[in-house]
Amino acid sequence: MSLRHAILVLLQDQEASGYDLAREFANSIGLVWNATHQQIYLELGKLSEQDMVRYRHVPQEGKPDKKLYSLTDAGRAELVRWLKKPAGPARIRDAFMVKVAGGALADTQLLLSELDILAKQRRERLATFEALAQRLDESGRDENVYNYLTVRRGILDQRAWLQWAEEVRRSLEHRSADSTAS
Amino acid sequence: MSLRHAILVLLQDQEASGYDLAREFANSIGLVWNATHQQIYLELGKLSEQDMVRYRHVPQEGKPDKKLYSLTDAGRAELVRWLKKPAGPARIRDAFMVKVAGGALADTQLLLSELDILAKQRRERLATFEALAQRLDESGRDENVYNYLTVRRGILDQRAWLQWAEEVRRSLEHRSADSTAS
DNA sequence: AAGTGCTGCGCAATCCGTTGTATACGCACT
DNA sequence: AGTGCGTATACAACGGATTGCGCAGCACTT
Repeated sequence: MSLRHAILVLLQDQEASGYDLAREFANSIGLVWNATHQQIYLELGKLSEQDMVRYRHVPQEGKPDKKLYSLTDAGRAELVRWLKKPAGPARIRDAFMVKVAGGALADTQLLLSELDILAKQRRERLATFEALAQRLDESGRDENVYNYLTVRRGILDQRAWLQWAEEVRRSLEHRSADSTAS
Repeated sequence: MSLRHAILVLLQDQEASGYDLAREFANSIGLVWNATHQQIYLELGKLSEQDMVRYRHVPQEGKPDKKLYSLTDAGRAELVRWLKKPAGPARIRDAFMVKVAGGALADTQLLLSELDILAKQRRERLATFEALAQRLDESGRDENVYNYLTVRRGILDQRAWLQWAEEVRRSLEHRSADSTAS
């Protein structure tokens, strides 16, 4: 259980609404930890019951009102406590990989077109991350080290995936050339 | 929900016991999809109720009896069906990354020592994967393409992580040098 | 005028996953 | 004799996560 802590980390720098957090989870942090809005609102509710966060109600014009959450001292203390204990191993769920592993039974053309779609998403993400990394690099490195490192992880991850995708493409195209030639 | 499918993929080539599967999940596939033995036994139970897999009871000497599971036609059909529909996006839970993102509040020395431990595990895994890739490459490439590609993913992933770890180390050591020098 | 999409919050049901506990035997080590 | 490890399976309880649904208003397009 540490969606809580991911939220606390995000709130550490700036106050944010549930909606803001959901967007961040879909982007930068999302590569490393993901959550849907329902989960986030639920967790924010629990956190504010436990006085780890507080919120102020912000009415808006043309948009629905929002709640801007920020850390309390107790929340910061909890975060510090959590940072001290060793993190568990990383867990992944990559359905596409499972499909490649079971590729012998799959339609190669289908796999290839799915690969294209995923590669496109990854390339877009890579571009976003690279732009972000440059911005962070230009505007003071030392203050943003931690954000910068997080983004770097995203960049290296996308690159590794894209490189792997190239290998997969070559192998699969090779195989499909074999079978269509027969 | 597709632990089911990961299991079906693994049973596609060879029959295996729950225990065997648990080991595979802890190693090769585990990088991409993880599960504990309880989860696996439970899922095998469901799968066999639904006639997706069957098992034969194998008594052993010196060891407990085991159940060797294999795919049924219905199981293979279900797998093919699943392979056709697009996979969802990959999900990750990497607590260490969250800690780095929240690094401003963390003890740098503690983060560094945790980094060491994780890097060591990754290096070991990398060695395992590289050995496995070589074996697959030597013993016929074309039959093992899918296994080979899966392992390649593991290799590229470990390398990307280790490269990132070096960047983190440099940044953190730089920071801790600053603070101890003051 | 209707449809689509974005901002924003939330409940309920169900399913997935983790953790704890249990059993059983053999082997090796202390 | 006791402890720990490896093989092998399984139940129960709890908490985390996904999916489905609902409300509400504004902006922009068709």
